[in-house]
Amino acid sequence: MKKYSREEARKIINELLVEIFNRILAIEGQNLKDKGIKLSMSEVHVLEAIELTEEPTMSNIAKRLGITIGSLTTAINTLYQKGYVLRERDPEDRRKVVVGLLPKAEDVLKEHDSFHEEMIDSIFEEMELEKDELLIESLDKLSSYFKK
Amino acid sequence: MKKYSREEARKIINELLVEIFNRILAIEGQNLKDKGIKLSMSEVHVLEAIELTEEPTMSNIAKRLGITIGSLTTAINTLYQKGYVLRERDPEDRRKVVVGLLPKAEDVLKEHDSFHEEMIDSIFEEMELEKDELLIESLDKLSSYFKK
DNA sequence: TCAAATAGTTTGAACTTCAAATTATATTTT
DNA sequence: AAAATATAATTTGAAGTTCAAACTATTTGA
Repeated sequence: MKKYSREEARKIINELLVEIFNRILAIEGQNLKDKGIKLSMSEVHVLEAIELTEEPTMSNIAKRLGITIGSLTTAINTLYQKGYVLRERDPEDRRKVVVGLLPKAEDVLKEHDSFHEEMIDSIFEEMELEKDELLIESLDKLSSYFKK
Repeated sequence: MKKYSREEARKIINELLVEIFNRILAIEGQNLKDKGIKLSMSEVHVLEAIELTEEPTMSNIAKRLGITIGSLTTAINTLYQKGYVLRERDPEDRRKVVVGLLPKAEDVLKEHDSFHEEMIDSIFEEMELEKDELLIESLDKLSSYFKK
């Protein structure tokens, strides 16, 4: 197996961060366009965060996304305008606003998910990653590391 | 070893894409702030691209960054104002503009590089990634895959 | 009760990016 | 060589994302 120096490791991770990550986002964005979905990737990320957040209040969603609540408010405003989400005050605590996904949003997420699924399949096939289990395990660790 | 389903693999990669990379970018941005460097991450990426591009003309740099030449022009305008880069017409082909890094920019890149180095070291140490060679190999393949 | 804490929204500003129009230079065609 | 075309970059106007700070509404705690 090829031996990687720390220097090369740094270079590869740097590449992933500044080039590959942006490229994947661009590909995903193009896919949305092709499918006639008029949403930016940030908007899709907001929808994903709503779906994945246990109690989807403004604060909780913003925290998950790593943006301020104010930023999220403007994002939700446009998603509401476009008919992707609904928002209502929590009757238990009327300071809170609970955000929900409308069917239109579920469709987009399903579409986006299956695109992701295909992308990952094609990565594993074309990369001839025999050790893909180990890759996923490593990525999982990487992911956990940064979540702490 | 834990067995990962394709579903879990997708979830982990998705997490990396939408959460972890943004978090790393935020951490790097914070580091710049802490060091008193008044540049955004996008500006640092432009500097990196200039450094890494063989013939650093506007077109070549923009291509590497995956942005339009117009966008790069505005980015270079402010970097020039701030004293990080110089720009001059190519005497061979006066349509071209060649961009160069000033010492101030080299310093920032050095700073940023060493931060990266430390981050990677700490990842490998704290994650107890015995199989880090394989992780890097896999990331390398991943990176190559998306560069095609 | 009333002060402090919490949850969201609004506003104004900065930054990033793009598309389209424009300028300048180089290359190709006639 | 002149005209047309292609290439390289800049400018302009608009849209999207984000933040910080000021503000409103509601709840909690002393």
